[in-house]
Amino acid sequence: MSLGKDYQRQDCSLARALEVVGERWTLLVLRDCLFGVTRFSDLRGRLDIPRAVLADRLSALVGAGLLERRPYRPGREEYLPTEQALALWPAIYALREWGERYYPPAGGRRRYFSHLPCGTDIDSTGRCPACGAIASPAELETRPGPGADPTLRDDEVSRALYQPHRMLTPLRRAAQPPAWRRPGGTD
Amino acid sequence: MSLGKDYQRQDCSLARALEVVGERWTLLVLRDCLFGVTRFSDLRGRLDIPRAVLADRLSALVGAGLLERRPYRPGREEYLPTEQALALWPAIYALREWGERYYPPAGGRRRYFSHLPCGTDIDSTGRCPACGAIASPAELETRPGPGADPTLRDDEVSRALYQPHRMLTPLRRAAQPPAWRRPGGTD
DNA sequence: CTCCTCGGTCTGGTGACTGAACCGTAGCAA
DNA sequence: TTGCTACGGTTCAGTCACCAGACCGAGGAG
Repeated sequence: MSLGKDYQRQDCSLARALEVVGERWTLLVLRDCLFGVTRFSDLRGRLDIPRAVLADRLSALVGAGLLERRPYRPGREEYLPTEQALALWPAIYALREWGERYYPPAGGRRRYFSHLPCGTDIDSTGRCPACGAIASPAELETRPGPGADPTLRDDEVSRALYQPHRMLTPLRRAAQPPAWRRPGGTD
Repeated sequence: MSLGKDYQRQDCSLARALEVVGERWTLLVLRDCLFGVTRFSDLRGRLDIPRAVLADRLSALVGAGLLERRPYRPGREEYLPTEQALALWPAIYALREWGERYYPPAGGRRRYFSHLPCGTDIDSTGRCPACGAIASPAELETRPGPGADPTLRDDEVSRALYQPHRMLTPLRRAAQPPAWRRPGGTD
């Protein structure tokens, strides 16, 4: 987290986990990576996070084995979640659900997640009511709910996420032409 | 978390949750409260947390409705988890399991949780294999596993938690006689 | 060549965390 | 009554993480 990021002498796996993902911004970065955000500038666009902090978090996550860094073009890097990051999904989802329950937006749920093989929305425990399995992010499609507020963010990636989107699929194609070339719309 | 604890302009329940429980130490404090630790000094004994920070976290959690503060003796306060704090158990457990999986201690699991009505250990998703229900902390007993390291902590509460213990039941009786009066042993 | 995007690094300022000292209340013993 | 202890904090100086903004080098595009 901050200032002495570790929790020494804690005989506890929770403390160990928080040493890796407990710092400010880290879970939000990972959430976006699971959504399919891969680039430094896109993460910057969606999270109002200082550049230096984002660079620090990304390199820490690469070092911890949660993200893999690779160039998508010479000199341009992207960050892809590893299996260890995917395994964090139940924890991220559980925290989400808790926030959704105790701090609900006015209009209803902010976001839904549906299990693609079954076409059913997963329940508050992350389970698919149709097949009974705990859904992996690879099998999930996310879409905004009535409580989402599209006026909050106007970056390209956030606009794309106000449409249904399969998780883990990059929101940008590699080697995408610059923005002024694309006719408009999202991705 | 720290320095600008909020995540403004984040249209996301995860960010909202992290504004409440994302700061350093907060989840560890709540974990201990769910274990049955209720007192300022006992939390201090188990977490090497500065007094000022613990006082700040506790009052923030009371203000957020996760803990209830009440005197157990004139001038002495204790903190009890509310239903909103109990609802955080799935998220805490999921993070624990992730830490246990990717940063396993040498000897095996650090801790087990068994579903008291069934007498069965819950699985990595927090579900009781016998009855199929997501276990609530009120129905769980925790006991140390082979990976636990009793030499790390020597405070009274930690020693008590190296024995099987039903969650949410206070590890201290109210109005307990001072230590020199008790014959010995843990609580 | 110039201009632009991208993915950073650097810097000064702010504020959260740290460790240690201090403090008021209450209970107990003599 | 005095003295001692446990408890639940508060205060304070120092340190370090975070913040905002400036800067920078590599690689295309025109």
